[in-house]
Amino acid sequence: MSYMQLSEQEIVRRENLQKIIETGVNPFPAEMFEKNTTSAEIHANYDAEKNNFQEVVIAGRIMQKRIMGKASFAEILDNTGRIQIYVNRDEICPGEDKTLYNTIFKKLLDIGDFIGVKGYAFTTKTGTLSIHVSELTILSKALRPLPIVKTDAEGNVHDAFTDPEQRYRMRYVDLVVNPEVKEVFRKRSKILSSMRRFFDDRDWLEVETPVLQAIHGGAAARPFKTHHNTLDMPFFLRIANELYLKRLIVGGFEGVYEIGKMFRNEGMDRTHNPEFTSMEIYVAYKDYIWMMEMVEQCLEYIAKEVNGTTKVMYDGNEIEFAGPYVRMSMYESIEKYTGVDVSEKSEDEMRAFCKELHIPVDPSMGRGKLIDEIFGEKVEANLIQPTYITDYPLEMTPLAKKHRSKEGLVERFELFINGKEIANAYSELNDPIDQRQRFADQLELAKRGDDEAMVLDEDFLRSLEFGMPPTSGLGIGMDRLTMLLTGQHSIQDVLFFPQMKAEKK
RNA sequence: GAUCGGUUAGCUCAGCUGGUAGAGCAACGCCCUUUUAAGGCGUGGGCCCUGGGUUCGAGCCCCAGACCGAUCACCA
Repeated sequence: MSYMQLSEQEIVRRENLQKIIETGVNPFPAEMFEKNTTSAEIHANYDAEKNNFQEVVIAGRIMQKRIMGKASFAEILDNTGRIQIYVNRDEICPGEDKTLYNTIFKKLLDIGDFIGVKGYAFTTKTGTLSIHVSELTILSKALRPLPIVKTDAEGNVHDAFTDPEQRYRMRYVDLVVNPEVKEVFRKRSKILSSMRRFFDDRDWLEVETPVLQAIHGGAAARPFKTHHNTLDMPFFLRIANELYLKRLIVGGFEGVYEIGKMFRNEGMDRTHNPEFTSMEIYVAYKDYIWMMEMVEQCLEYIAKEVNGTTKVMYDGNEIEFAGPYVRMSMYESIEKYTGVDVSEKSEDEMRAFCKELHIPVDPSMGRGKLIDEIFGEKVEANLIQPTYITDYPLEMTPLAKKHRSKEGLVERFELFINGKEIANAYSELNDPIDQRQRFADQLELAKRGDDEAMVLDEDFLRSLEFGMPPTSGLGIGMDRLTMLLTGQHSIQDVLFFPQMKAEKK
């Protein structure tokens, strides 16, 4: 970048940097700066009576400067929040040389620069807790102006940094300038850590399985393709890790889970990012009914850990995460919202019913897919409070065990909250002969034109042939769960760096 | 992928039927020792997303494109 392309403000900051160097001060010092407290700690615990915090050392970014001559106020922002500092010329420059105050602090330090200060806490005439500064150290210089959001007395907002494109592309600026963004990501971290704690307390093992897979099994989605040079073979970025986790159950672990990125080469919108975080867990000797209770306990625990309550306001609805959740079979849910019992309908009758409901159909759709279409169109959006939909048609679910008593169905549930799928679980299919047949059925669907049909994984079948205990498995979309628990409406707002097109120039 | 909307100063946004490009905040200069949107006075700052076209003249009109957003489609 040439000097000519810099904005006026960038040029000024580079000149200020140079002038600081010329006064003999290093604007990017190498040595550590030892803080002894934080802005939040002082705010929480300062007590004028006790006269505490008389030797504080803090560091952060300058967010505002109010210069008044021989004394000034500024605000600095650390990881915990803002605090005001009071800088008096003759206190930071006790001798004849007033350069540090007159030149460096007043003129050469800009909003966005990192400084460290030593001093004591006090309250100003107007009652604002501040740090009376005795020593001031430059820790790092900012060369670009930071848009600091301010609200004036009439409530007008100045300098808001709101353009979604800019916020996502320059998340580092967004995080500095919009404090509520940090809070969302702190909660995201807490959701992940509390979920791990919940599982770890039950002695289930966190594991890692391959991201690069030769066969993209375990789900139906278009994958990203890549290539390994030394092996000279194509690989896919995983669309799911289900088949690997089940191999570990075959191997003798009785509870394994993985929290990790999945990659799907498909459309992007408010609820889809090409890479997203999923949690999958498999527990041996359990079934999907047990799993429903586990999920209720787990989500209740996480909600409490993250928000201190099991209730969350979202889209004007108060969602209650404490169980038990409503349970409804897929057929029951369709009957409830269309008034029609479809459980006995043949594929042709189902297709006719779809037309009656004005749902578009095509010949590649089997009976299961048609049911799914009706469900998606008529039922899904109504499921605001956490609701389990159970017992799915067999042909849509090639990895789940046949229902213990209901013909043509599998033991599966999905959890819906606020009209969106949050979790998906099965009593896992562990009969290798049945599993092979299901893969074969998928192949038939693919021949009919269903491009979402699942791919056969011969090694996975081999593992089942060695024997897998009865197992229940669950997947949760962590990004969508985070959206719910943090009140966000776009997946981009719960990802630090959402995928975007390349920036021009 | 389709439709609609957006793109103008560091940030947020005005800009009429086409006629020398504006505001607030930020920046710069001077004044000011407890302010808090500090204040007062003054100053500078623009490939108006890109490329074509119409016109005496385009930020504005037309065509093509880029990027972002919303809705839909797709994505169990």
